[in-house]
Amino acid sequence: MRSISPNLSVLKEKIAQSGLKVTQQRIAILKALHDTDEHPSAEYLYKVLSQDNPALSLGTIYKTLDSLVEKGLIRKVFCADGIKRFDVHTDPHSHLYCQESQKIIDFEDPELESLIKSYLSQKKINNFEIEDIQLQISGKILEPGKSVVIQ
Amino acid sequence: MRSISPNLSVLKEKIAQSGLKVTQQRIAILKALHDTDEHPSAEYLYKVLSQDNPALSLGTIYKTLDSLVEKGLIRKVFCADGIKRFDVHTDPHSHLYCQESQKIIDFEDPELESLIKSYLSQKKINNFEIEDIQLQISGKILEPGKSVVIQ
DNA sequence: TGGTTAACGATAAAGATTCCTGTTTAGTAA
DNA sequence: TTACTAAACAGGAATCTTTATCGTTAACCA
Repeated sequence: MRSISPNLSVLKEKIAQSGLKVTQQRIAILKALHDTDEHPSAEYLYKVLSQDNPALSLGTIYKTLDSLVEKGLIRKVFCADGIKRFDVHTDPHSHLYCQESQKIIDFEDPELESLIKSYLSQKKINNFEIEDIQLQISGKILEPGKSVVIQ
Repeated sequence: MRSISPNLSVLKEKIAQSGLKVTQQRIAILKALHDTDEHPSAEYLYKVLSQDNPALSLGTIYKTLDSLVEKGLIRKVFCADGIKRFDVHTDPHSHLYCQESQKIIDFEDPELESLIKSYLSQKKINNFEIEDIQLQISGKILEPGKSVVIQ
């Protein structure tokens, strides 16, 4: 689920509003995150961005990703492969995980979320304050070439 | 949620039934996984087990964890910190993630699971076959000293 | 009890992330 | 526009995490 990427001035505005300096590197990284429906690792971004910007440093990517997470412009993705992955999609949503291709697909369903939230609110979890709920749906993409469509 | 640890003969039986050789290392690692309510990384297991078994190799722990996952005796835990973690609790269940202490707490709720499953079954997800559903509940442990109890 | 082979220990190598330092650049105010 | 300052960056070293290699050991079976 890749929504239409915001243009550069919107990205710059987002970065500025977060209190971070608007640098070329941050713009490029945030743009790259918007331009893919993958859930990129630092290494992925480095490979993609190095082509147009050979001077870009891998350390900068790691630091930038941390900053963007801290400011709430992106979020970390939960996964099982021991690699840090990021998601530019910050609205509450869940993920489909393909066990075979390791692909992670966004899955947004406000109705399901409110269903779960209302169920949990009547349940008592002592000594824990819930901030966010996400669903992991593990399984298989049946035809890897084709896209996964949720109706 | 740590259930009562099975005794050694049960652990040996589990390993044997999976088709793996029943070695001292595998027994020790599987026992350590049962004896904690953490969701251990390889490093954690190495530190704990090295005390009684100084010859145990870190590589053996990694290989054993992979084998146990492959045979279905343990499972990988989804997390956001870029470290592989494992869970001996293979029944369907979810996790509470404490954002501050990074603790992961098991959360079992069959009623919630069937609620989600029945919701998703009426929803159509084309080209994807669901195998497992887990919930990630992120938040904060309010009083870190005390335990989190679900009622 | 001995033979066979998977598993192990030790260590090297690879992969992922963080840290460090001198240089550059964005934001600010003159 | 220019100069100043602090934050950010590039490059590379260091650290942490995981995997691979290979000679040795031990579990399993006849």
